[in-house]
Amino acid sequence: MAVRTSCTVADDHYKCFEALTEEQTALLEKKQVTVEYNKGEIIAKHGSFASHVIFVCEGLVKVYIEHGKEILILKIISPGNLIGLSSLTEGEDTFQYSAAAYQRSIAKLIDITTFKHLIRENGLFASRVISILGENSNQINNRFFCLTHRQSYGRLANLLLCLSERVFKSDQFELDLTRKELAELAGMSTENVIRILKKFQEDDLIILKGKNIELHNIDAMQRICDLG
Amino acid sequence: MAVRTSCTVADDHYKCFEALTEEQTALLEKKQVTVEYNKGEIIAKHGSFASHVIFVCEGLVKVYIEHGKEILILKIISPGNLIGLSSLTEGEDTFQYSAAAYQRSIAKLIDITTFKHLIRENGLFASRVISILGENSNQINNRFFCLTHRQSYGRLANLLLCLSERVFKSDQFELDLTRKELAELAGMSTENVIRILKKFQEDDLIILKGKNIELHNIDAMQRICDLG
DNA sequence: CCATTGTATTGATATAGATCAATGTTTTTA
DNA sequence: TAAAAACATTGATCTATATCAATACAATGG
Repeated sequence: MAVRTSCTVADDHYKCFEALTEEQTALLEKKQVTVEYNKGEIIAKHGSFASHVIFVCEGLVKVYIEHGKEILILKIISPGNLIGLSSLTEGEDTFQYSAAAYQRSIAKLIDITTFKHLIRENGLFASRVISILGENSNQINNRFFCLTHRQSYGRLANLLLCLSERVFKSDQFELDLTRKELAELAGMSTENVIRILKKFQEDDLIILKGKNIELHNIDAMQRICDLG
Repeated sequence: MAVRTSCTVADDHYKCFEALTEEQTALLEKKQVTVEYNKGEIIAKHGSFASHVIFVCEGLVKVYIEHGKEILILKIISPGNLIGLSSLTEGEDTFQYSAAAYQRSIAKLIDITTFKHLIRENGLFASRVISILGENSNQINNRFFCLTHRQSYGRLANLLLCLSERVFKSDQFELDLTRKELAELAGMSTENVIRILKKFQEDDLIILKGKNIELHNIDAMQRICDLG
């Protein structure tokens, strides 16, 4: 089986809300606020009180855990997805990870008590939420495997494929992430990212023009991702 | 914040069943079978059809993902815990990981259709299941962090603490895992495990007597786990 | 628009930990 | 109980990748 690209989840979390009745939808809308975040701003802080779950409407967000100065990015969240579902766990009233905006983003903060209430009340909604949690854990497991069992070339190939297929949905994209951010995502040093990107370009796998990256040979990239 | 030991989850998944009515409990009991597994036997196979979720009654089980010859152990499952909840996801009818018995184990295989049905029908049960999924993902995230951000001494210290605190619940335990299995769990080579255990013994952190391991200085071990 | 700060690049060096190889020890099995 | 297989241990070597250092470039703000 091919190692699937693993930096993000499918962007269909919003579908869980389709399970709600009109009345429940109205209730939920009363119990949420919409907030705009600038580039770099913290949306949720690991360890702080989790009074809400977060629905990303616009922008791009990273979800990560931090212990002191060390951070591990768990995933990138695109519009249409939820953050903070693991705080639905009984007795777990704090965020188990942080979230920060890569770029200007808009999110809805949904009251967690109401959210929990709807889970109890609406079985279909509950099972949709369970679906999302299952998907999330599959994504994390894939990423876990990739970061622990692939060497740097494979990890960076995986990341580029994931950004292309799942985040930007194009072979060519304007990458407004710094080399340092790419390094964090691929779990390696900034210098290593630069050297590998250079090698990819020399081997005609990608075309780099400033912040613009074009994947020029997806099959070869996929092979590096699977084997390297 | 201290890095928590991360090789397993709390063994209280069984509590979700307390949310069921008598009638629902009776239904569930009709829709499950009890199976005994010998040491080394496969309980669930990554990619195979997931017709059931697994409740571990006795023994010790490893849950892992495999891609070809490479494997990554996600967690150890003690009695009282569920395996395979991520197959509750809609459209995901195969196991997303494998499970195998470390030692003779007994498990109940619960029909997944019935399980899904109960989620729809019983909101409290659904929210308990959501709690478990949230707990699982927190455990995986901790383990993910440990394996990617700690060096070998820290990873092995973390594993020993986890086995002691969470699995065997004693400072001293008969470890019927081979060095190779310890190595898989700590994400390193067998030789490295041996060398580090030897070093721990020289430094009076542990006492090794054959398969018996005694943690002799938990505080120091915790420090290695947090920093190394 | 110059100064400061953050980002990118390149090369040199250091090292944790894998891999390889050889040998001893325990467990299984025939 | 002897032979075979699996496991444990030790030492020597190799390598991927981090880290350090130095310079160039870009962006930002007073």
